[in-house]
Amino acid sequence: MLKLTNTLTGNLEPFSPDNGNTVRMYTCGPTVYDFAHIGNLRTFVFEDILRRHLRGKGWTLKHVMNITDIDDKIINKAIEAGQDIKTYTAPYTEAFFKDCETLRIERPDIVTPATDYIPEMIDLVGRLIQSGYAYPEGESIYYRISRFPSYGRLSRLEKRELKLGARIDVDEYEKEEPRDFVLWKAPKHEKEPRWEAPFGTGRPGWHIECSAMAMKQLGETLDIHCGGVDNIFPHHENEIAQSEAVTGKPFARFWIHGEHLLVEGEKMAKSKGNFYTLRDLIDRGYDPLAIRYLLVSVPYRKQLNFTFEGLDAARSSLDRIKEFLFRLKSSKFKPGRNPAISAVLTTARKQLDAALDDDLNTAQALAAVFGLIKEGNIALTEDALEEENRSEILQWFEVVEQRLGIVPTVEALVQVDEKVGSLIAQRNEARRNRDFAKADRIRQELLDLDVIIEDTREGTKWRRK
RNA sequence: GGCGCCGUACCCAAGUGGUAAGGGAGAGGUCUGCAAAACCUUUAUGCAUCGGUUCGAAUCCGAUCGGCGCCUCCA
Repeated sequence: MLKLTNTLTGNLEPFSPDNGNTVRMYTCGPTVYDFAHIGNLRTFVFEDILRRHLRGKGWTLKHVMNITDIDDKIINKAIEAGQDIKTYTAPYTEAFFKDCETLRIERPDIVTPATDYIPEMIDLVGRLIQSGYAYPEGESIYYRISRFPSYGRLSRLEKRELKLGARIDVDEYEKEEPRDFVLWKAPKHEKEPRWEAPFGTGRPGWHIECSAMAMKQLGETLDIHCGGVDNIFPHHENEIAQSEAVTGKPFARFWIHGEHLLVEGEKMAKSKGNFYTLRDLIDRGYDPLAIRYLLVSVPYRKQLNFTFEGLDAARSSLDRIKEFLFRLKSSKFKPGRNPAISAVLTTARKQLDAALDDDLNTAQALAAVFGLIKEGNIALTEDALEEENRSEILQWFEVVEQRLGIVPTVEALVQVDEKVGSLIAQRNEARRNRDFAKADRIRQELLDLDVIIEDTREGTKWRRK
């Protein structure tokens, strides 16, 4: 049984979809004013693990994600660049999809830019005005928080006291109460994009896009709504206020939040010089799979301290998996099925499922994988692993890949290559003749081709570096 | 100031009352013509500190110290 920590209650709760077999999930997507950084990507990887596991449970998943393509930052940057927002955001949107693909993050079923939902947002704002939850002030429309008594439930606002001065109203707009938030913003700049609405020309506030898109695509009550912890307040709190004021129904049954990533123990910030995008790391020669592995290795509710040392360790861990698969795929086995090995596999299989069911405990899930690898290696060395064991283990690794997305591909490593084959044959000929100088020359030659060879009992194996 | 999370070996990290998973690194070994790689073995009488509850605590309670986050830009 899958259990997830629900921010709404603060408890670990059993999860299943509300009606039928379909899980309706919404995740807050990126704001495309720049390339995504690894902190952003950590959250998307966590959501990816969640979606992979939900599907692994046999449920049908309908997963919706927005792309925020209109907000203050984007407008300012687009104006600076002399472009409209579509033109400005297009390359960053593309880059985001590319980064996700590079990190094996599966694409949500529906992913659309906020500006595709303007009519739905206008409709929501109109209904909020009609029911008294929203009011005009100046040329803009605000949400009246005093009308929504349960405001603050998600972030436990009722228990908070505000730091003196922390809530100084820096917004240039006037409002009835400082904590009221904007639903519809009047244009401030000539070149600012704007839409006509019954309540005035303007553009949507940030929070309304998620309410509009989520309810349009998934209905009035979602099964799961995800995001980073920083979105609990105010973003998700405001989404709840807007949506529930309109529908009178709970907006989401489960709120699930991913903790932040730190870099070298500090919050990542451009000013600190510890700000990395995926491209930055790839440019430094890191394998994207190692980056994903690192992001997966720490469960989502714990802050993840990103370090290059950690990234190197992730790469080494991945090598261990790769070596094991290489051994399985490149060796010959006697027919049959060793029940002892099958039992080990059964244990690993159960451990993986149980770990993910337990609030997506990815650290435990990886331990299950390595547990099998250790036993598998011992069996391989003792020649106790048989043909059917090999195939059932390889099949399980496909499941591991489906759930975690961290299994290295080995096919490319064992492909047939005539040139390499011929060099290896020549080297073995030299070794048989005890001409080790020549053998070592050929080994170097292969190394120059990025080919690593290993002399084993079963002959010389090779793989690409 | 308020709210919340966290502190487990050299590093990362699991573990929510029954006697410390897993990975990396280090050390030793096996294999090898030599290497390299790989594989195996090994590494915390102790889980920030102090006190308490209990037959029993990393796990529960209290206090202290330290780190991080949020309190309308933020994944």
